[in-house]
Amino acid sequence: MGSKTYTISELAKEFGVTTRTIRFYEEKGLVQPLRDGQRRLYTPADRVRIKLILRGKRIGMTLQESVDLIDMYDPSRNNAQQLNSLIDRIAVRRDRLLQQKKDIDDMLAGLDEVQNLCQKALGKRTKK
Amino acid sequence: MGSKTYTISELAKEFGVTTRTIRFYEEKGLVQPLRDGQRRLYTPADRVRIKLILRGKRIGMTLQESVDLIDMYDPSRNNAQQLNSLIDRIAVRRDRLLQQKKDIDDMLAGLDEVQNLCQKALGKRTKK
DNA sequence: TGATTAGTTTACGTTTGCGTCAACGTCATT
DNA sequence: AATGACGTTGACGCAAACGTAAACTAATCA
Repeated sequence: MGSKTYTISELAKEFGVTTRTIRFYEEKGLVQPLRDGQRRLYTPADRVRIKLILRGKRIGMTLQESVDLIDMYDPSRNNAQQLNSLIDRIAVRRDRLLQQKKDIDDMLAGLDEVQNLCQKALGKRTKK
Repeated sequence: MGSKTYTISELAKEFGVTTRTIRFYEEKGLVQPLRDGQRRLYTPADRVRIKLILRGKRIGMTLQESVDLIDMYDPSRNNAQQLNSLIDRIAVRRDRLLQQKKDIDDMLAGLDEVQNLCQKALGKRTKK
């Protein structure tokens, strides 16, 4: 029943990063792959973890921020104290994400404008 | 008719950054404020430029990327060659922004889930 | 058996984006 | 004249996120 594992270069290729990057994440304690002797073996869970880290990176989160976010999903802490603090942290995250979304929408609107200007200038009127 | 100008600390305060940050942007050629003797004077255009740079930063763009984006707005190049290349670059940017937006939506959905779990665990059922 | 192809550790190098002094100038008060 | 608020130019420091090269191992292919 040995569930599927991945080699480092499989994952590197899939995610478009170098193996150095993935090893770096391990140095920083962001993932802890199994070992087959010396070689690293990544479980599907490791794979998802890396995927989420890279997703965070795409919108400008630091590696640590991504990990903090991922750890929020962990149901292991069920203390009421901590649940409340978790809810607060979620609210903070949500606000940031909404601001980022707004920033993106503003930029997209700007790009639309510029593109229209370009196309006008090129005489390629957009079909109405 | 001398149009309004801003001091460095006015802008720093408005944008929630240090004056060091703004001077750094100048070192890097991202803004070029006027001078009153030794002191920097920022025009409304400079102010907007800084604002846009910081907007870019919030979604993980490098300073240079932000500037590149800002420069797209500049209508100074009207050569057809360059307009076409500009349109291409806009398409690339747009794709990235859309991906980022998707990333954000995924994260928001994740946060919602976790929050619901938390509230259930706390017995605070969300009002239906 | 030699060559090639992944993988490994160790370690120093690099870029980005500022922080943090140091040492000094310029006004406006007091 | 002194104090304080605000400004200036260096110059060094630093954390993050890898790049890159060196030197080695282990398995595989021809």
